[in-house]
Formats: sequence, structure tokens, C-alpha cells
Amino acid sequence: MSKELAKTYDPKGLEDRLYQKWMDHGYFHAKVNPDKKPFSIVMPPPNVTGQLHMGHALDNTMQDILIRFKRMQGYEALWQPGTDHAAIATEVKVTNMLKEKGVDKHEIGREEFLKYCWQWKDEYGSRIMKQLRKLGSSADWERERFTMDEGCSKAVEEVFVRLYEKGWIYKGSRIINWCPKCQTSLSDAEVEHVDQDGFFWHINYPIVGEPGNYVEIATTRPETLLGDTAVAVNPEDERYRHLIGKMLKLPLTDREIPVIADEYVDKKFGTGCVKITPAHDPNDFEVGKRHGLEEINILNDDATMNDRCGKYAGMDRYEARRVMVEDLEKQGLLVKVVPHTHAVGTHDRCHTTVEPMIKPQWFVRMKEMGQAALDAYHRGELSFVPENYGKTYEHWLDNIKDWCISRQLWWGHRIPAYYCQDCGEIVVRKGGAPDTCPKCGGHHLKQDEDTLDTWFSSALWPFSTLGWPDHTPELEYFYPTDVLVTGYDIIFFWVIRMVFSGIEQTGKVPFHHVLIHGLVRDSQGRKMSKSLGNGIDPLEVIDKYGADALRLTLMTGNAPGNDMRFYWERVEASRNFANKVWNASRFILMNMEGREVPKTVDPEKLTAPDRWILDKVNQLAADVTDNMDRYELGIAVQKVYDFIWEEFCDWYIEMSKPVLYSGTEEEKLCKLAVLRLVLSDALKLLHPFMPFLTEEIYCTLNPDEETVMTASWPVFRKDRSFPEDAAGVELIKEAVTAIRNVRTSLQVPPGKKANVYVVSEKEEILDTFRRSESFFSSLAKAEHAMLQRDKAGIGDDAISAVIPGATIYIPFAELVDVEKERARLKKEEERLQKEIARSNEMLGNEKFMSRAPKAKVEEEQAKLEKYRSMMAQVQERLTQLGA
RNA sequence: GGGGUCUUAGCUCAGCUGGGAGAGCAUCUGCCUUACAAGCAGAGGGUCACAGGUUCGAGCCCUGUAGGCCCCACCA
Repeated sequence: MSKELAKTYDPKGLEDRLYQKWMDHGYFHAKVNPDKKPFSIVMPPPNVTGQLHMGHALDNTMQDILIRFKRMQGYEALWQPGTDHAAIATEVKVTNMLKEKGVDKHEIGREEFLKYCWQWKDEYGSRIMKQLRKLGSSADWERERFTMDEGCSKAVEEVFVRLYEKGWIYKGSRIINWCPKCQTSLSDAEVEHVDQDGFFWHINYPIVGEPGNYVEIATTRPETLLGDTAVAVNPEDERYRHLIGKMLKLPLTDREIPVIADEYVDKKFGTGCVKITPAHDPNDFEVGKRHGLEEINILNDDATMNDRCGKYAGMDRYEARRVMVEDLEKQGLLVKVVPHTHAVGTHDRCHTTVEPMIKPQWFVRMKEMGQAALDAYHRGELSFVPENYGKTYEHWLDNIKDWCISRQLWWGHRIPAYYCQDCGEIVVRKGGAPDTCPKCGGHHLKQDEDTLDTWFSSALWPFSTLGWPDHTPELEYFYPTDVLVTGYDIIFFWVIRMVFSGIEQTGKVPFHHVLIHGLVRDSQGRKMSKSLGNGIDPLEVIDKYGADALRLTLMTGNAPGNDMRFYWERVEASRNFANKVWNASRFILMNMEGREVPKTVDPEKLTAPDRWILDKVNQLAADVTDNMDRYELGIAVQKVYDFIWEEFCDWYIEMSKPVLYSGTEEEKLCKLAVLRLVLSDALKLLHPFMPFLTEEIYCTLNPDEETVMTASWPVFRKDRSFPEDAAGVELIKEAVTAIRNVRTSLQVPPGKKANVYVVSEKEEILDTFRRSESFFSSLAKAEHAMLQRDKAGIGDDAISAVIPGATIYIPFAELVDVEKERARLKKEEERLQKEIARSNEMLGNEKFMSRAPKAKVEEEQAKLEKYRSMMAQVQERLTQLGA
């Protein structure tokens, strides 16, 4: 006895209930299991501050599909979830939240502020995890982690100390990117270059001792003039060679600065003379180092001018610029102002223009680890899907610079470095501050105020979540993970850092494959963003159409690594497919009602269509598995979609109706068994993509099974391969289609039935039709199907349809329109002529015959033969009509 | 400046290692056929950006051109 499915497909009533069922049964939980092979994916940890957006939906759908697929294949599949503390993003949010309450973070102090952060984390950290469940994510929630939890923090300290002891983490005063708004340093990757309209101010610097002579420089940032310590020209530049070594009077100050020669200067750009401001420009910093120039910092941390700036002190950088330009103009030193567009570095979070500044910061030396990451890629231990992202990876590693890891923030992992207040010794250690200074024995040690870049901890995510640095069984079993799924936008931030961290700390690449996806854009191709207000909330989509429809939408019509556009119409189409599956299943269940349908079928009792559909689903399983293994998820699901809709529903179910309506009980049972078998396999193949729908139907269809989640993934079976029957049914499909075409072109009323004659000289073709006569008649909307070897008894008033090896006649005198029929046949003749010509050309080509694979040649020969025989039939028919 | 990528039906996009141009949506025609009108059966619509080349054969490989997008980069 079967349970019933609800009358209409309603995802709402389904999804929460089934998710709860899965949770209750603990299907998501993965544990060390020596009897199974492991498969693992770590979830890119969403920010604790985050809300689910389409990017998450896509990312997590892909991961869930892979996990569910592997779980069904019998792997112990771990999907390791968790959240990221997202240092700067969270700190900004909490700071703003406090500001709204009238609380200043500096007033309440570090300890108190962190309490608010944790509170925030507790409140919102679980929100996104809950939202992920709505998608159907089968992550192992029992193992949920957080980048700042005890274990991850321990891993962070461990790595920091190890790298420090190796000399690869060092503290240095170097020029870094400073965000004046967030008041912290930034890594290069966090700086976004944005084109901005600005000006080139051409300014004359007077030459000392040569009144009336000037050196003209051009700058986009006149306010940094106060920090100039030289003017540089290219040593090869004839125009300025005589100036080298001379001193210039720095305008608006009483300082004198030298003219130096440096290759860095581009003769053709600007005036060919460059002011050098080592403290506020990365290039100038390098030039300054080469020439031993003084570094004069002129800015406060909030980007106002500092007290070295005389009358400009205290002004904002832009205010100072305005005033200084005015002053220069008054002094007659401003030559001209030229509009100029240039790329300005901005903070990727708050979009404030960053200020290059010299600050003591912590760095990670990248040379060796970067090389190791590159080597691993070249050895093939790591691959990208699609492959071209490997080039991006290489390119970035080729140009890698040391990584600035300290941040002047409170929310994050505090740097485990302690300074002796007595002798200045630096102690780097895990497990908290030391009691005594190892150098002077003093007891006043103070921890570094800075925290680590948020990516420092996420770089360890694949192994820190599995218990590293401890040698846990989980680490042993699940690490390295199998595949990392992520967007192309964080290859630099995250993927590369995980790779070199994994190699360095564990000796293994943390994952073998990186599956890259693109962005989900709006219907006009714009990025979804809060400021544009064009974001589409996945939860809203789920609410309206169901998670299954959303998942299917995200997986189809788009190739890996490419951006996709979101259309509600596509979600609707996906929902329609869900509805189709639902109704097909309902039809089968309806017919199963009150019957004890056998689980297996007697091969002897199978009809040609049965074998055909079994063969089809068998082949489908092989194809889909193949695509899944190659991470071609979109192609895989498209094949399942096509099979269910176009083969199973449009043909097989239709073919089964004659039996289900008027067959014997035995025939019905057999038919139903096949229907259930095929549908069950199709549901299994569809399950990773549309988990809820398939679970509901599968369990109703197979009441003795608890879930489809752990049902075994269909594999190709030799005993279900029936190529001959499959070919036979394809022939019947072709015949039916041909008849439909005739009826359509002659505008035969749909209800009108007639006798159909299938005429063929080949006994095996007749036999095929003979075995499938009932459904052939039914599909062809025929009263009866007559099968015979020749045309005896069929008058000339018959309409015909030609298929390979046979001609189908419908003696439908009252409907025959000779003109129309002749036109139709003419068209057919034309088509065949073309095909034959093309085929002949190929087969007549010596080079083709000698170079093409044998199978290709045979295939082509078979085609030609088929076309020729069809042509003969068409022409004979035309003659009959008196063409 | 370097690298990547795209240009295929009205729209959005698939097209695996080169071998008879596809899907969804939209449009049009005919069907309320007893699982499904969220459906069924059909139709129209494309010199696969352009120009060369390799090949027996190119949407696919190579070169160039035009246009779009993305990433990296210190052009003051």
C-alpha cells in the first residue's frame, strides 16, 4: 500500500518538515569510519555579521550537491560548517551600533567593547547558519566552528609562533595601506583601486642659488609636498641631467631638498620631475630607501595634517590641499592645473581613500611559502575548475609580496607577542603572557595591542576545524579535504593563503580541487548590492517557489566560473519542473493504489518500452555520474531534467497508459514495477539537486525505505542495458512523431482516429511494432495498427510518413489533400537530397576515408544507406501521387 | 602596462577531447486528451562578432581586427 502525495506540489509544507526529519535522524553527521572512504568539504565560513545572499545560496548549493552525491555513493561525507569573525566588518558594525546608542568605543575600552562583539556574534552568528538550513544544506551542524573559538584560536597561535621562530613572521616599519576611517592598516588585497577624477598640479620648486630658475614638478597630491625630501629625475634624461645634485627650496617650508637621479622616473610622464615623499607613497618609499632620504610623516592617523605642518596642522588632508594650492598660487609657484583621472586606492569595506603610511607592523615573509604553493600547483596536487583560474593563481603568486598581518583592531586574534617593559625584549609564545622576561628577568610584559588580519585564521580553516594542531582522528581521516567551492573573488584573499598555510603547517595541500563559481547578478547584469537595492533575497525565493526550485535555477544555464543573471522566470521554470515530477509521481502512485507492486521485475515479462526506459535510465546514471565526477553539475542536472521530462514523462508514461488502463493485472503489476524502479533511480539522481522534492516522493514510492539521502547512487548495470530494444523504441517514437507531423500538416481533427498501416520489408522492424502495438496505436491516435510487408490492400488515397526502414500509411480518404501531401513530400525529398549529398561528399573524400576513425566512417555509411532508402520511398510515393 | 575572459535564436545563456547548430523564456498555431494548462502537440526565428589561416571537415584550434567585461599593476 502506498501513501498518498498531496494533490498539488507545495514546497512550503514539505521542506521544513523534511529538514527536521533529516536532523532528527542525524544523516548530516559524519564521523571517522574506517569502513568507508572519506569525502570532505569545508564550508567557506560566512561572516558572523552576514545575511544569506545569492552568493551564499549558489556556493552552498554546489557544496551540498557534491556532499549529497558522495554520501549516496557510500562515502563518509563531511561538510564542515562554521562562521568567520570577519574582524573589520564586525568591528565596524558593532562600533556603529554603539555609536547609535551614544557610546564611544574608546571610552568603554577594549574589554568592554569585546563583550559587545561577542554578544553580537551570539545574536547574529547563528542567523546565517539557520538561513543555510532553509536551502537544504546537509552540513554537519554538530561540528560547527567559529574562527575565534578555542580550537581555531589555538591553531592561530601555533602558526604564528612557528612562523615567527622560523623567521618568516617579522615586525618592521614599512609603508603600509592605512585606512583613516577604520584607523587600521590593510593588506594589499584589501585595497581596491578606483578611478577618480582629479587634477595634476604643476608646481615650481625654486632652485637654490639660481633666482628665477625652477624645477617644475607635477603632482596629484600637493598636500604631501610637506613631506618631500627630494625631487627625482631619470638619470638618462638629457633635459635635467644638469640639475642632479642641486638643491631646491621646498615651497611653503624653509627646507631645502636635493635633486636626485633614479630610474624609477618615467621621462615621458608628467614633467619628468617627481617629488619624492617617502613617508606617503610606496614608490617614493623605495626611492627614499635607495638614496637614504629622510622619511617625514606629515599625517595623523585620521588623515589630518600633523603638528609638523605648521599653519596647516590640524586640517583634513583635502582641506590642506585646497589651502596649500591657494598659497602656492599666491606665491606664483603654481604653474598650471590639468584635469587628470587616476586610480586611487580605497578600502574595500568602507571605500575611504587609503593613505600610505609608515608604521610598525607585523609581516609574513611570502617568498618560500608562495613558491611552495606554486610548486604544488605545478606538480598537479591542486587543480582549478575551470582550469583557467590556475593562471590567475600563478600570476598572483608570481608577484606575491610580504603579507601585512597586523590590524589596529580589537575584534580578532590578538598577536601573541609580548614586550618586556623593562628591557624591550619581544617574546612570542603561545598560551598567554610569560611571567618573566627571558632576557632581563623583569615581570612587566605587555601584549601587543594589534590583532591579526581576519584571513590569517581563515587560512587555517581546512585543518583548524578538524582539530589541528592536535593529531585528532578527524584530521587524520578527513584531511586533506577533497574540494573547495568558492567564488572567484576570493582566490587571493583566501584560497592562496589556505594553500600555502596548509602546505607549510601540515605538509599537504588542503584540498585537491578548487571549484570556482561566478557572481549572481540581477536581471540587468548588475552586481547585487545594498546601495542599488537590487539584491534578491534567497529566502524570499524559497518562500515563493521552494528551495528546490531555487537550487535548480542556480545550477542550470550557466557554466562554472561564469557570472549568471537571476530571473524570476527561471525560478518559475524550475518550479514547473518540480511540479512535473510531482505529478508524474502522483500518477504512478495513483495506479499503485491497492496493489502490491513487486520490488523487482521478471526480465522475461519486460516489454520493449520497458527495456528501452531501463536502458535509458541506466545510461543516464553512467552519464550523470561522469559529469558529477568532473564537477559539471549544470550539465548533470540538465540530463536528469531532460530524461524525466522528455523521455520518462512524455514517452514512457504515455506508452504505459494502454497497459495501466486495459492490461491484465499481471501486466499492470509489471508495468508499475518498472515505473517505480525507473522513477526511483531518477529521483536518486535528482536528489543532490532537489533534495526535498525527491525525498518526499521517494519515501512515498518506497514506503519501506527511510530516506533517499542514504539510498545507493545508481550505477551502470550491464543487466539493464538493452541497446536493441532501445533502438526499436526509438523507431516507434520516430514513427509516432512522423504521424503527428502528418496529422498536423494536414490539419486532421485531434479526435479523429484511423487505421494505421506500418509497411516494412524487414521482419525485425515489423516485430518491434508488433510487440508494442497497443501503445503504438494509442500514441499514434490510431484505431488499429496494421503491420504488413507490402502495400497490398492500401489504396492510393493514403497519406504516408516515412521513417528509416518503413513507411506508415494512413488511408484517410476524406482527409487527403493531394496538393498538401505532395508539397510535404517534396520538402522531405529536398531535405533528404541535402543529407545524401553531404554524406556522399564525406564518403567520397579520400582523406576523410583514410584519416577519420573507423567508427565514424561506418556511422556515416549507415546514415547514407538510411537516407537512400527513405529517399526511394518518398520518390515512389510521389510517383503514386502523380508528381 | 600585464593577464584573463566574452561576442551563438527577440532576451538570458549551454555547446565535453574539431564530424549533421541547442535549452529556458518570449512569439505564433492547435488542444481544458481521465498525472500535470505550473500542461500537451507543433511552428517560426541564427552567414555561431569580423577577416584570414590550419584541416578532408571549424561555433570549437591558430593569427589579426572591432567591441564588452573582469582581475592584477607604483605611473607621480
